[in-house]
Amino acid sequence: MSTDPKLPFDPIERAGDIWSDRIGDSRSMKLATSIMRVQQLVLAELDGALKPYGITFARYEVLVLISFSAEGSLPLSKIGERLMVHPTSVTNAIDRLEAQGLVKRLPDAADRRRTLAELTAKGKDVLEQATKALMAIDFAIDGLSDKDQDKTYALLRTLRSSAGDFA
Amino acid sequence: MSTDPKLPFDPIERAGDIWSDRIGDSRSMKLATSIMRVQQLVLAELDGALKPYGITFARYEVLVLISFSAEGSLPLSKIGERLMVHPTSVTNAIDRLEAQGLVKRLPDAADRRRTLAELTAKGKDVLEQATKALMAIDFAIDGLSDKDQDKTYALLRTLRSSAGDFA
DNA sequence: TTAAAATAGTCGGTCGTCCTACTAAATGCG
DNA sequence: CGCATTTAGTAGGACGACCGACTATTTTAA
Repeated sequence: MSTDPKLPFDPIERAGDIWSDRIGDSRSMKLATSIMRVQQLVLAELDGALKPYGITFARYEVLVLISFSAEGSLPLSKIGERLMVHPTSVTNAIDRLEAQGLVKRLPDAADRRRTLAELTAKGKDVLEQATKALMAIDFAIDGLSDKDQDKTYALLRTLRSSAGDFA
Repeated sequence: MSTDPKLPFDPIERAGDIWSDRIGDSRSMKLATSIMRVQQLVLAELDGALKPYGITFARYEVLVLISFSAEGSLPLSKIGERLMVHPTSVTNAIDRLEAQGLVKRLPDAADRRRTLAELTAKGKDVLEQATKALMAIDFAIDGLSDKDQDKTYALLRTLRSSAGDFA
C-alpha cells in the first residue's frame, strides 16, 4: 500500500542495500553498511552467549586481557590501548566488573598515577566458564569456511591498514 | 617494564589479535574482533564527515530512507524494519531529527496506530549537503580496490545469510 | 460481534562508546 | 632545580542500540 504502484518492487531495499545506485559510490556505502550490520549480528551473538554469566563481550575482553598479563594485573591505560577504546570506556568497564566482584583495582606503587586491574577468584572462574560458552556457540562466522574466514580477515586487515590502524 | 622478561615480545597483541592461539577457535574470534574494529573505524569516519551538518550516520540513514519513499513519508515501523534496528531506536532518532527541525511527525489517517515521518525543507537541504560531504570524503573503504570491495561484500553477505539475516 | 492476538509507538532503564574537562603524578628541559 | 608538558584516570554528558513494559489501535478468529 505504501509501495509505488508504478514499480514492480519496493524501491527501498534492506539495510546495507538501500544504497542501490542512487547515491554516489554505492559500492563503498553498501560495504560500509554491510560491515555495520555484520558487527551488529556478531556482537549480539557473543553478548547473548555471555548473558548467562552476567557479562558482555566488551567486559569479557577486559577479563581475557588481564588474565593474559604476565603479572596478573594491568594498568587501565594498557587495557584501553590494546582494546583500542577510549580511556573512559575502560573506566566504565572496570567500574562494572569491580561492582560485580570480578576485578579489583589496585594502586601501582611504581607509578602512582596508575591503577592496576586484577582478576578476583570469582573473575577467573567466570572467565573460564564464559570462555567455554563462547567456544561452544554455533557462530555465525562459522557459516564461512576456514578459508573464507581467512580471506575476509585479510581483506579487513588491508582496510584497517589503509585507515592507519597499525600506524 | 610490565612485559614478561622471559618473552622477547609482549604476549598480548593489539585489538583483534589478542586471540592468537590461546583461545579455542582463534580464527573466528580474530575475525569477529576485526569486524568490530573495522565497524568502529568506518562509523567514526562517517560520523566525522557528517558532524558539520549536525547529524550522525544513524540519523543520516533515516533521512535517506524517508527521501526515497514514494509518498515522501514513512511510518516509523517501516524505517526500523529497513534499517534493521529496534523500534525504540527509531523513536530515538526521529525525536532528535524532529528536535533539529529536519523531520516532522504526522498522524496516519489510514491507520491511527501509525506515525509518519516526513522531511522538512531544512531536512531535505541538510540531506543534500550531507550526501555531497559523504561522497567527498576519502573513505577508508576506498583503500580496497573495487574488486576487493565486492569480494568483501560477498563474503559478508554469506556470513549474514548464514546468520539468518535474510530469512 | 466480540474477545483474543497482533501491530505501532513510546517510556524508562541498561550498556558501550565517545568527547570535554579536570586532577594528580611523572617527565622533560631550560 | 623548578616550571611546562605529558600521562593516567575519572566525572559528567551525548549518542545509539537494546530490552521489558505499557497504551492504543487494528486484525483475527471463535
